[in-house]
Amino acid sequence: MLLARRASPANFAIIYGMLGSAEDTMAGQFSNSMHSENCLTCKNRHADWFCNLSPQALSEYDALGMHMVVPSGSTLFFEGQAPRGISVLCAGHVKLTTSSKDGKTLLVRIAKPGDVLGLSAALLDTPYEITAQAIDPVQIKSFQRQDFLRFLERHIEGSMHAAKMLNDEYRNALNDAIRLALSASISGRVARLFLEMTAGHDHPNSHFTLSLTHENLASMLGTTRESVTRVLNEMKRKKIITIKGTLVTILRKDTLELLL
Amino acid sequence: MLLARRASPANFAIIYGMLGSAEDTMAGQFSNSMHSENCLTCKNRHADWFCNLSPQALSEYDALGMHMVVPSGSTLFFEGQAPRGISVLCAGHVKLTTSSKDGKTLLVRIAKPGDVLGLSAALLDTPYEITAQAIDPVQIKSFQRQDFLRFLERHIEGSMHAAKMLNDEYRNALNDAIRLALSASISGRVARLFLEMTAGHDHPNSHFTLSLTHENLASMLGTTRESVTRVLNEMKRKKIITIKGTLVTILRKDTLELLL
DNA sequence: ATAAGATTGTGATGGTCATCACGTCGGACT
DNA sequence: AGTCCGACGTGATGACCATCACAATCTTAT
Repeated sequence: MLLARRASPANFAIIYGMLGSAEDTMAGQFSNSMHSENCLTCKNRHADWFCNLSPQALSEYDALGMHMVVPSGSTLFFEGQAPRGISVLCAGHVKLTTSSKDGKTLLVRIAKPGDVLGLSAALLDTPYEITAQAIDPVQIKSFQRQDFLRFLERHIEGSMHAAKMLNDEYRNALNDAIRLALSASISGRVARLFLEMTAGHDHPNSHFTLSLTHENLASMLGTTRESVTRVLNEMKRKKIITIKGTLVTILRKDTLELLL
Repeated sequence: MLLARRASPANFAIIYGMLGSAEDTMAGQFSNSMHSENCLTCKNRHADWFCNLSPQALSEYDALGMHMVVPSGSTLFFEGQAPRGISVLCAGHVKLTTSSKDGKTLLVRIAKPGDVLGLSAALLDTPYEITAQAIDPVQIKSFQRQDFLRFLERHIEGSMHAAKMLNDEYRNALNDAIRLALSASISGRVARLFLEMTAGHDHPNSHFTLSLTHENLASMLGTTRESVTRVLNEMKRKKIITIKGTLVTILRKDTLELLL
């Protein structure tokens, strides 16, 4: 099994065992995943990932960062913490959330491979605005804040990619705000979310996989678990959608659009 | 009176008279405002504005863009339009909104001098995500999309500034989403907004100017004009805040924080 | 000064949804 | 098999707020 090189002293050591839940299941869980410790030979790199760089830049990038593996359930960083570094997600998914003091949580988004974590906090050098928790076994390439910023300053392609990433984050956050503000009813918010999911280039048309619990959905929609359950069942009852496992199919897109 | 050089053919001509309301009042309304047509000699430039550039970059920047003046009330661009260019705001304020088909509107933010308008749409080359309407007489420096992008690619300081601007937009949108999602009650959202306003570096402590109508506030808070009126009066009645004209004073910050 | 329009104030009413409470289901581990 | 635990389903109730309707101010134009 591929094990990550150790993190730079004190910088990322914290992330191991933060939640303590999954350490004992680490052995073997990466055994058959396709991944590489070397960005130059990495097969997973994709056109619109941050790490899609020219050979020279890529080799500097590779040398600068630390390859790491994080078990599912671990928290990479918490809202409010001082920024410790920047990570580019190579594999796995990370849940990004913010919470209020009374325990309510907003699920901001699920980060996918290619995304950059902690970019905003690092640029502003202010505390993390969100909490990042691995929901799969995750591989990341980690950088010291200053290393990463200097890399951006040296490589225009890097800073253009960073701008693209920030732009994506902006659009996503704006979408969240729009969904919450412009659809007063819960069914409207669900409809909007589902239409966004199909608009995204997942499946060609009217179905997509939704691996979120009702609790998670509620937390994206600013509502409660019970209300999500009710709305979803109502939609199924009215044959607007069907749900089989994690696969959601939209049967009547026009009806969904009426709910906005 | 300083008049803008004419816009490049067909590109910005549209913005004049879009709303048709203010053209006849243009004469004289800028007569005593401090501004310059030349970025190199412009006294208004500020450290964290986009146009805070090194002398070489600045002179290229100045040559590349078109200085323009837009009357209050005009719309610079509409949500859904193909991006026509990028503008850096030199003076005045611009209201940024999105709307749903049924007329509900989300006030995303009020752009201030130094902000870049249309950056996200230009980077992605997708339709504007928001509508931009001048609420003051506004001066802008306008660029063709390609010119601006090439400028960014040539000048690392430019792309770093662009990243900073996008980051600000991201943080702002995220804040909007948080306000809407984590504070269920209207009073909670008002409280959150007011605490944000004081946290911002306006006045040192517990008061700030609020030049928004109740209608505008409602549109930032995802609620109605009437509810805003009621909550504001309730807060005044309970001596949590006072409002004199546009000046809001927070009397009991702790009580506001309880409402979140 | 007066009219016209925008903004703010306020009551009444009905619907939507948060909350609480509990029941059901299905997978994981022993 | 049985237990445990997280996820899902569902009813009852009351609070909060959107909506409608209209009155009272405050602004601006002519």
